Amino acid sequence: MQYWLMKSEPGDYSIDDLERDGTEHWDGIRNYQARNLMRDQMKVGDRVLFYHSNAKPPGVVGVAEIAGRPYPDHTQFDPDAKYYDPTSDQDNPRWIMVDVRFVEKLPRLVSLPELRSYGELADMVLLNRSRLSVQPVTKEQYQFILDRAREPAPEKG
DNA sequence: GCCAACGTTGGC
DNA sequence: GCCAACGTTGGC
Repeated sequence: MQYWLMKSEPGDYSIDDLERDGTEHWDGIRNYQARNLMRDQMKVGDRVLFYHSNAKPPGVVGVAEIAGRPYPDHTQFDPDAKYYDPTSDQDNPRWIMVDVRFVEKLPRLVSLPELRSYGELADMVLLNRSRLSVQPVTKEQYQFILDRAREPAPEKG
């Protein structure tokens, strides 16, 4: 089992949306590195930290799991879609997506500044200037963040 | 809304 | 293959 962090802007799709929907396809990935991770490394059942980006504050808000193997992202062929890719070939689609299933909403948000405050997380891809919207996390990082979420928020300062 | 960091494109 | 220009991400 591997562990991931996936970003979503809550204005576009939030953890509450996923809780309501149960399972949703994760479309719109248009980055080769993220695509390759989904295509080559994601396995059904892998756990995902659901991260709210462009939020106030940004941070990890929930857990999801990978619900199926990757398949073509239909939005790449939709001229009206935000992530339309006119250069993608119908017979050899460039972009894929996976289905993601809601697991839980964390007892509290673990914010980006809080994540940065933990030396244990210093190597997280998220904290090292990566803009990858799908990124691997280690089992230790995953568990550490869940453990923090089950404790009271640390004192500020 | 600004803009730094990063990724992609395309001319050469 | 280099790299400048451009586009996007995402924190602030």
